[in-house]
Amino acid sequence: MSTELPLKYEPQTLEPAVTARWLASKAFAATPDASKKPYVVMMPLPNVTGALHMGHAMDNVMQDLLTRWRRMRGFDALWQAGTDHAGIATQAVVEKRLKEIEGKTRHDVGREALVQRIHDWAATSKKRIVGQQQAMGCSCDWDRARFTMDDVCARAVRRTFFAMFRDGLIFRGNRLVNWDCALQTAVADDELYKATVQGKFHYLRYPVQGPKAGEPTHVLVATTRPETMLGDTAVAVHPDPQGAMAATIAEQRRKVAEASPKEQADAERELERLLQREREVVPTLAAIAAMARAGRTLRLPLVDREIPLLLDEWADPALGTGCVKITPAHDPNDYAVWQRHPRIGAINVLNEDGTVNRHGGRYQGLDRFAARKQVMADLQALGLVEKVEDRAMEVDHSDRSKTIVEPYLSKQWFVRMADVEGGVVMGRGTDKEFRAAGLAQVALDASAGALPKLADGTPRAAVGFHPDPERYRKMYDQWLGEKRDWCISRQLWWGHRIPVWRGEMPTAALRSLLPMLGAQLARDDAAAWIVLPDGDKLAPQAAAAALAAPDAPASVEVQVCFRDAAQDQQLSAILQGAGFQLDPDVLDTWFSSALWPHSTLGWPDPATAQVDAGQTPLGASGDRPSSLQAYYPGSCLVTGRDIITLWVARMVVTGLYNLGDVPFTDVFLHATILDGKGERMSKSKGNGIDPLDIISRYGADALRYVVCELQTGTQDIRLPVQAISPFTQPGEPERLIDLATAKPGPYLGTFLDPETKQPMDLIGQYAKEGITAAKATSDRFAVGANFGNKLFNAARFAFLNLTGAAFRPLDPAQLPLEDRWILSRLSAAVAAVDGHLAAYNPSAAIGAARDFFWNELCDWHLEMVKPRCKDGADPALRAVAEQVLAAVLDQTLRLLHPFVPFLTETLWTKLRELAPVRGVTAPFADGELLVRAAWASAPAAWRSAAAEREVALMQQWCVAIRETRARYQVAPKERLVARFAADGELAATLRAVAPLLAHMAGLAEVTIAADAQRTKDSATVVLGAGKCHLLGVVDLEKEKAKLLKEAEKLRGQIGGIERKLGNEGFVAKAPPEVIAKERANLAALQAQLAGVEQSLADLG
RNA sequence: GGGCGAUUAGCUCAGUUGGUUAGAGCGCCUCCCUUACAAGGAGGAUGUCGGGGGUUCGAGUCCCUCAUCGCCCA
Repeated sequence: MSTELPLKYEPQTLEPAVTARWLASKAFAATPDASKKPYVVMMPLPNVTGALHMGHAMDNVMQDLLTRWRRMRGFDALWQAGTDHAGIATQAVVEKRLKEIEGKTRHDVGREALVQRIHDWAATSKKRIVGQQQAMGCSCDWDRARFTMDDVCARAVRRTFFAMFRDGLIFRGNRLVNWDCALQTAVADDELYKATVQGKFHYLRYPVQGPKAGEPTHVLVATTRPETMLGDTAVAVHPDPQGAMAATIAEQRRKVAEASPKEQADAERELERLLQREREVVPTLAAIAAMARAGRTLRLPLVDREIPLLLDEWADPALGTGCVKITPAHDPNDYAVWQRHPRIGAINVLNEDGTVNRHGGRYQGLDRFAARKQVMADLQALGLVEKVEDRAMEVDHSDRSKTIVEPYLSKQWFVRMADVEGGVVMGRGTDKEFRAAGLAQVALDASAGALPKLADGTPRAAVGFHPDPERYRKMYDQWLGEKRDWCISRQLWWGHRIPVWRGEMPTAALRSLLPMLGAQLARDDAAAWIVLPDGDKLAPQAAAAALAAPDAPASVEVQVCFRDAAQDQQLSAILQGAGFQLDPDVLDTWFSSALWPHSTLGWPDPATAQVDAGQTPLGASGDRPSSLQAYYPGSCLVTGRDIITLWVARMVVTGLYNLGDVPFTDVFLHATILDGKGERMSKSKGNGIDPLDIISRYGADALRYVVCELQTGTQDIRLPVQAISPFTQPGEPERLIDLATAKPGPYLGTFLDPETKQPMDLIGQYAKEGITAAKATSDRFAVGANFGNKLFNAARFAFLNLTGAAFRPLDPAQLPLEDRWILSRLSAAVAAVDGHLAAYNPSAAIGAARDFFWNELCDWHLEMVKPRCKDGADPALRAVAEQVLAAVLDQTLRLLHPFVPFLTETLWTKLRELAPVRGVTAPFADGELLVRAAWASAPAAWRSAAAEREVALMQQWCVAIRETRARYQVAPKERLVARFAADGELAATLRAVAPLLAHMAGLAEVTIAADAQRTKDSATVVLGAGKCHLLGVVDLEKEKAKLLKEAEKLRGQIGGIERKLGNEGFVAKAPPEVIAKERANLAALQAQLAGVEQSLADLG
């Protein structure tokens, strides 16, 4: 069938057709093949919460670029696609809609129904995301797409949890979390935002228990949240108030001395304040410190509890009252104080919904804000309020519910990241098994290349970061180095439920049960722990003896976990009968994401992995290995640097833990996309761009081209964003409004159209408020569309000339100069692109490809070859021109394919029709689809230094002549007579290139002679040791002025080099080759200057 | 507060181990619709490399310092 190429480049019609062909032929499928090297990229799974934005576009294009490149280079390439259930984010979205549309809460519909609704939402969302990715040209193996909640992933989550639980790496403990009282769940730090709130600073007096003569009767503390005093367990004072104050004052004196004039006044005021404090407050603090040292206590008002005075450096004598009330259950700093002084204990005074609990005495049941008022009123009545000040405060809010979060001490599940006595077995049961100090440490070892060797002595793979290895490794190491426990529980309904049955049992009852349970718990598909009230854990085997001790607690908690989900079903009745309950919490989303590189491949057992209908089975078949064998460990992880800690490190941990090997060897960290103001793009700010909007306007190839060009290796990328004004009248030209300078509108995400002053909505959420929606775009992508247009037209030109292209073996050395040259440049370009891609520099790679295609192939080769393709040209020369043209176009399409796959695939089809066999010395390997064709390979033997030198010289003369033509405004069509004055090698080269030069520079007649003379009316071009007189173009004055300017410039350059060579230090110390280079430069410039001066003299 | 990074043409960015008088794309100016491409071609102008100090024969590049901005952690 013959494909008709349209006359114009229209990505909008061309791209969907290509997508359809790729999908229909399953061109992206990976097939385990022991004879091919695998290349595996695991997609950073997008959330099913919403749609993809430019950040995802960057991430996806980078992955596709690497995947397509490797696939064409003969690797068995797997790009694993999928989506993440994104626990809290997705549940919050669905709950919000439930409230808006039906006016119901999650409690109204119940756990099961809510989860079903979220599943429905996720299904819609997944479809949209896959649609976006396919429109961008993502070459993922769609038949392997996974979802973190599907059966395959769920089994991996279950197995991992079970193994870690059995190994004692997962435990339940007390921890201060950010508590969202509205959603009633803990939220992670990255789900918080700060907002300024008008609050009050309350100064409270706590009575001293039995004050002695001369001692203060009260200790003054200050707080913004007075209701937390109900949970105070101590008051802290600095152990050395005088010393600490003196140090602060000395520091402030130094600041005053060094302050810039504008800071001076503030610095002095602060010093004054400190000095006053030193006189007025510090003596009292010293007295209190002495009391603390003596073990004195305070009486906590309202709840009437005796609490100790503590010595702790957290209490800064320069701040507040100098004494700090300590509420470990509701403040992170106080929590840290508790860790240093465990005897004070912690008292949680809030319920999950933010009301005061039973520890709050008569305040029980009051909301935290109502309790605040009541506590203050009661303290006021007791005369214990010193004063109240207004104060603006930065307070953490939950991004999901937009309410103030409370620091909250609660029981949470953790993975122990720190080292474990006796170590941790990694890759248990595999042939890569080894023992590591702990989970964080093993990931540190992976980045340091310090993992133990495999049993056969080969080194285990390490994890390296690109393109800036040291910088990102530092980030990774720093975070892991803290070895902080990983909180994995979330109080949500959407997610993998924590598979632990918990029950509180009287110790006596448990002891009688132990012999019977023991047999059950020895099974390898069940694990249990007995948890004492202080949090210590006992293995069931060890429990009998410990619980028989006289000081054994009256009751303990028993935790049981089964290896397989089916066991929960089977045993649920028995367990519930015995007083056990399945923990209601779900796992942190990152727990399932951390398993992504192996859960997707069917771990722990690909043969029995329950893939969806129509999906690729994961088990081994015939002599094909299983997907897990073939694709683990993988190759490269492509992501932004913001999730090195959240995700990358955790994948390394679980990969090593479950399989004894790292999940990938390379981590490619690409830039973050910012808007024109340098702010991170986000949908909610209205500065985000939907990749589909760019695709519909400029095409996916244009999107990809520009995204590749933007990825240079530096930190961040600014991409100025414009709104398309929705207020233009029909017939009026489109108006783009720069959002970096546009005034903000009435709501976040709205802007004012500067022309009409009307607000427009960039996030599509203010239809109800009557604000017109507007689309965002960026004209930066026009560059990509222009490239597509150029490629389309260059190919069209070639196609018009491929009238009867046939293949016959050619000897590259015997080809015409322009053919030898373009093959040589092609060879260089392929090497350059390969080098840049290997170095993770897509910008340089696409730059090299572009420079070859545009500046060499289009600007020079196609132009040079035109005479050979004209009617009446020598048929033999024409045939060679066509064959070389077809060969070069073939290789160029291969070279450009990973960057702009749609257009190259389209042109490939047409090229194969017109020139079924393409090659130079031998036919190239062919393939129906370019996506699966072999990568560009221009042999190094095609390199020709001579051809490059000759054409470079021709180009220099051509540009110089064109410049002169432009200066004298010679009409483009006018063909000039040129007399070259040159001899020796230069003359020989000029003779060789004369026909090309004449064609390219618009010369009618070229003569070359050592003694060529100028005519009065000729302009003279001087280049190196040669001269070119262009006859009949000049008036003398202009020519003189030009030559004088040129001589001036040359003298400047010569002077610079002479000074350098005259510098004794330079001649003595610089390397000889540098000096030689300078001398050669000097000689060349001097020769040129002589030529210019000669010409000036000739003019008279 | 601690750490990491950035600052180069009007804009967005390159600039390898220090070595001609610093580059690209876009934008700007001049000329050209030359049958592949005006989404194009030919030519041109544009920089105190954030400021200040230092090391060196030589600094955009190395060191110190200040300023501004960004990111991560507390």
